[in-house]
Amino acid sequence: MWQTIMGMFQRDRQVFADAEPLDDSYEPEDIRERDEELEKYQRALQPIIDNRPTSNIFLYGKTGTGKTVATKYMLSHLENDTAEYDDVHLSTVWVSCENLSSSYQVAVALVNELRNSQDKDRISATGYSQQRVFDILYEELDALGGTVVIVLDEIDNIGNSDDILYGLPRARSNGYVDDVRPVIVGISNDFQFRDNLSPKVKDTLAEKEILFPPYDANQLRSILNPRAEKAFHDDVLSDDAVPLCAAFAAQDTGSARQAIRLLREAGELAQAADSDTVTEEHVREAQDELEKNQLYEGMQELTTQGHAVLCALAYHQALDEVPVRSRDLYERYVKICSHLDADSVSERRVRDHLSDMNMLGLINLFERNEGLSAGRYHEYELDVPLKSVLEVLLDTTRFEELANIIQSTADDNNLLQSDISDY
DNA sequence: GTTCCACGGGAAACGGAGGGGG
DNA sequence: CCCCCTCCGTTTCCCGTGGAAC
Repeated sequence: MWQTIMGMFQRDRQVFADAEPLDDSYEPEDIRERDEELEKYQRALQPIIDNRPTSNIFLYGKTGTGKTVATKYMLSHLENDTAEYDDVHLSTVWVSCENLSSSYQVAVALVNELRNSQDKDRISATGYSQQRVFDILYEELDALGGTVVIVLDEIDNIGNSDDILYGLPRARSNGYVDDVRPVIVGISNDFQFRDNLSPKVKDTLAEKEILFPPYDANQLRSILNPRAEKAFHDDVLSDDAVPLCAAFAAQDTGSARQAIRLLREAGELAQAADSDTVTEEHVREAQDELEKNQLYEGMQELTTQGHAVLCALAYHQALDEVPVRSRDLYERYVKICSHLDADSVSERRVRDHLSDMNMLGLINLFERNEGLSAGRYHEYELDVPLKSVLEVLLDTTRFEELANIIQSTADDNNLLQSDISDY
C-alpha cells in the first residue's frame, strides 16, 4: 500500500492561484442571487438606525442557501453605518447553536460570548439552574446597553426547549433589563421550526421571516464563477467543470457550500494527479470522494452501541443473510455485545439506532407486510460496501477482533470481491 | 369490514457524569 | 460536606398505523 517515496512533498504544478475563495469561511464582498432576500433583510433592520422598536428576524432555508453569509454581510454594513449616528448604540453577539441542544446551553454560550469580549471569566456549561443563567445573561446585556443584535445560528437545534426565545424578547417588558433593546436574529435550517415552537413563545416572538430557497444550477454557476476565477490560475478550469459542480449540487441539495466544496475537491484531485487542467472527470471523482467521506465520517461518529448494531448487520451481510429482519438482527446484536463484554440495549433502542443509520444513508430499509398473523415488519441491509464498514470497525477499539471474524466469514462466502470493485 | 403484528413516535423517568454554592 | 443543577443515552411504558389475510 503506502511506501515512502523520495521527494514525497516536492511542489506539484499549481492549479490554484489562491484557494481562499473556496474556503468555507470565505466572505465574498458581494452576495449574488439573493437580491430580494437582502432587500427584505435591510428593511427589517432599518428600524435600528431609526431608533425605532425592531422586530426579531428569522431566516429560514436549508444549509448552503446563503443565510449565514447574508447575515454577516448585513451586520458588517449595519455596524459601519451606525457609526455615523451618535444616538445609535449597537452591539452584536453571534452564537452558533450547532452543538447546543437546549435553551440552557444557548444562554450559557451567549454569556460566555459576551464575557469573552470583555476578558471576564467564562461560566461552566452545567451546575447552575436555568433561571440563574438567564439572570447572568440579562446582567451582561444590561451592561452593554443600546441595541444588541443577538444572532442565533442554527437555532432549530434547540428543538422544543425554547425558553430562551420567550425570555429574551420579553426581558425589557418584564423589567429584567432596563437599558438594552435585544433584537434576535434566528437562523434555521428547518422550515417547521416556527410551527413547533410552544404557543407562548409564538405569541411573544413578533418576527419578520425571510425565506432562502435552494439555489438552482444557474444561480450556483453565477456564485461559483467569480470564486473560480480568483481561486484558479487562468485556463486551468475546463469549460464544463463549474457547470458540472453547479449541476451536481443543484440536483442534490441546492447548496452553494456543496458546490464550492466540490469545486475545491476537484481542484485538489487535479493537482494531486499533476494535471494541467481540472476536467469533468475530476469533478465526478470529487463527487464520489466527498460522498464516501461523508459516509465514512457518519460511521466513525456512531456510539459504541451504534457500532455494535452496525457490526451485527455487517455479520449478516457477510453470511449473505440479508435483508434481515430486526428481530434476527437483534439476536446477533445481543451475542456481539456479550462477546464484547458490553451492555446490550433494548430492542426498541436498537430500532432507533437502525433508523438513525438509515437517515445517514448507511443502511437500506425494506417495509414488509404479511397481513394477518405475520404483521408489519422491516428488513435491513447495508447500503455501503461491507469492506468500508469493516475498515471503520477495524479502526474502532473493541471491534477489531469481530471485524476480522466478519472479514474471514465474508471471504469464505466470496462476498468481498464485488465490493472491492465498487469501492 | 375486521384482525393481527411490528414499527415508530411520544412521554416519563432513571442514573451516573458533568458541575454549582453554602 | 451535602444538596442542588443539567445532560445524555437509555428503559419502559403507551398508542396509532398500514395492509394482507381472514
